[in-house]
Amino acid sequence: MNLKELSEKLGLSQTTVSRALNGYPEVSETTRRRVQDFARQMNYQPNSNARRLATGKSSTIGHVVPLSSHDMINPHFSDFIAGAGEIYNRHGYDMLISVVSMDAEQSTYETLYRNRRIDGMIVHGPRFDDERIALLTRLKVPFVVHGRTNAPEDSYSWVDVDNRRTFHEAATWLLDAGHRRIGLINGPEFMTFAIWRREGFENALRERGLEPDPAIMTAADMIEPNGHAAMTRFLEQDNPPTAVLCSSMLTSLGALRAVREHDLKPGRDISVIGFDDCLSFLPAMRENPAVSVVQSSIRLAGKACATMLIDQIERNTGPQSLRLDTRLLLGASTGPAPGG
Amino acid sequence: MNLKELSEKLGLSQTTVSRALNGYPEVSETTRRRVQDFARQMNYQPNSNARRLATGKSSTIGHVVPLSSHDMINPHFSDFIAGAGEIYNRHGYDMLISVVSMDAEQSTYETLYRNRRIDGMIVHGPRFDDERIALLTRLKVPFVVHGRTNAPEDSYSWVDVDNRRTFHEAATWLLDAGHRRIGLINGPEFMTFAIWRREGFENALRERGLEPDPAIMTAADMIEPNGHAAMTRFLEQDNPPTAVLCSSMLTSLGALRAVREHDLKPGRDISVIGFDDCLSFLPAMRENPAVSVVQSSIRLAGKACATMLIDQIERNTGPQSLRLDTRLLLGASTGPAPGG
DNA sequence: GTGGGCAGCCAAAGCGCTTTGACTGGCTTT
DNA sequence: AAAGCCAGTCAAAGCGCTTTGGCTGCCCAC
Repeated sequence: MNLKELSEKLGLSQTTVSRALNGYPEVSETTRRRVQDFARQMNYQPNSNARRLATGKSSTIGHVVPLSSHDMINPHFSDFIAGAGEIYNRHGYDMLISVVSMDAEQSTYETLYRNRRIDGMIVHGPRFDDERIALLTRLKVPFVVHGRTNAPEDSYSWVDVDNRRTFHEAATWLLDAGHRRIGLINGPEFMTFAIWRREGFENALRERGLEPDPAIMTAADMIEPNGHAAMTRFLEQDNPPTAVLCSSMLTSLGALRAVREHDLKPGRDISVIGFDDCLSFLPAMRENPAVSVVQSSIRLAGKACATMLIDQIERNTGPQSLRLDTRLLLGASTGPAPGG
Repeated sequence: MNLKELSEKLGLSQTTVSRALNGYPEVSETTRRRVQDFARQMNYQPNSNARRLATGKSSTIGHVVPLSSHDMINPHFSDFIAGAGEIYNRHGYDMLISVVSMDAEQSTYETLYRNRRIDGMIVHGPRFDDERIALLTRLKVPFVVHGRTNAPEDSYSWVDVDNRRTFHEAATWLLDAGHRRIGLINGPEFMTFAIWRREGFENALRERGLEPDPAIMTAADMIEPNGHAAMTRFLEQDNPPTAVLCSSMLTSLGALRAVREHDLKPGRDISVIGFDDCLSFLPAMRENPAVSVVQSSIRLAGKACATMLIDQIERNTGPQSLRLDTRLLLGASTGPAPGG
């Protein structure tokens, strides 16, 4: 069933039927009602491709997700799309996901847009001097970055947490608890968030007259085994840390595993704070705070990015931005410095 | 730059240019070369929507992901799409993801297809008497199920592991190790895989003359807190299990957390086996077997589903199926029955 | 020399929508 | 009564591709 047949059966022109169905005002209410009823009865579904061709809009948002060096998709991603997906549905947008290796990323962005397959994009995992921002700006693709890059903050749209402040705060909490030797298990430092987290961490130490020690600082993909490896290395040093800050829930789980393997008790012998993006499937800190975390909702970030992007596409608004809150939740894995 | 302009500048007809670019044989090699070079030089990108309208194919595969009762997307999902995405890229297909609440699922499938937005679908999380299989069959949408339902196995395409056998095997291993009281922390039992896992588990017990005890069996969303809650309940009973089988890596992590909280040592005081879908971001069992698992690659399943579906779409082949292997990896969390 | 075959190209007809611009006829305005 | 207006409708022109069904020449066979 297509528009032509539908309008013939109704004894109306395609124009009128199209307008009736799409809510244009030039149609009498009686006619509109009749058309809508009949369309529903016939189970008429407009051909999206024809509509997209005619309107020049694809009503689709693209997400390019690069595979990390571990050939993996960031596990936070599913939470992000749960949030974004909800908004897309509500506004009649499709979500197009393109999984590519990091080197094919640029061309994917360009092709998707020039092909008119998408109306806008979400940029994930912004990096330092990120070429994608320049590329998308040049192409005039509407886009929103989840995170920030080092380009001027008002030159593009973004949704982010204050990574520097957050890690500054967490480190300061540990310092206040008497810890003097604090380690950092960070994410890959070509990502801006990791850079800023380190800065926040280092600044906090320096403000207390401590010099960050590279021997107890690492940066790698945020997966459990990496947390475990890093913590193991820390603990086997001459002068192990009494507290460690992790950039992810996953690395903190690995770190805690290493702690247990050394027969140490988290929170007593060593404190661990993770960064929980509210992974909906991992320890619900809410009821049972096994681990201390800095918390922020990735799903909320997904919603915010989607809302912002759609606004930008439809109302052609300029760059917007949103800074999301984080909060420090202290669970069983943190405590005062031992012997402090 | 569109086909018309391009062909005008080349002094050729649209037909010829289109054919040259799409590899049809009716064009001389000289012309083809000239057209291709010029198109590249002009950075010509065909309008996908026009092409889709003209061909009637959308070159898009739909994934409808229902939000679970926890409003969450199954975390295995990101691994699955990493696998599927790779195949889609290679064959020029797009991946369309629709996140919907469970009750809107049916209509989403139908709309996506009748709208011609997709050429085929992947069905996730098949349930018992799954209406979606009937619906898609009726609509004549090509589809592949990740998992199986209770419909005849040759009546639709699927990629699955042998859940019954796998859990039978794992339980048998525990029985062989002397365990007589074995618990089960299962996934939601409206999903077929969970039903079959329970059956495999129960059969193994019965073959040894043991009756499964509902007091140490649960079924719920496979998230860490649920594993923790279940194990806690088990341990606080009069007659706690000496071994527990978990349907997921995540619940087994929660279970282990509960074990530790009771000052028991996994593998000595109580054995835990999880089901690891090779979550790329969780403990790499390979190098450091902290937990015992039954292993199968979700990513591989994603690849297999994608390949099968594309084959079905393009060659119009009938139902195919693939049974993936699992293997039992024994790590530190299992051992003989205490005092056995 | 005539006819057939074929490689190579083209014009034009879709694909199924949206949207522009024009046309009714009934109703108000002056 | 003439003029103007407006709500409601329509025909037709796109949107940018693919594909059908020719139409040329040129070469070869008989």
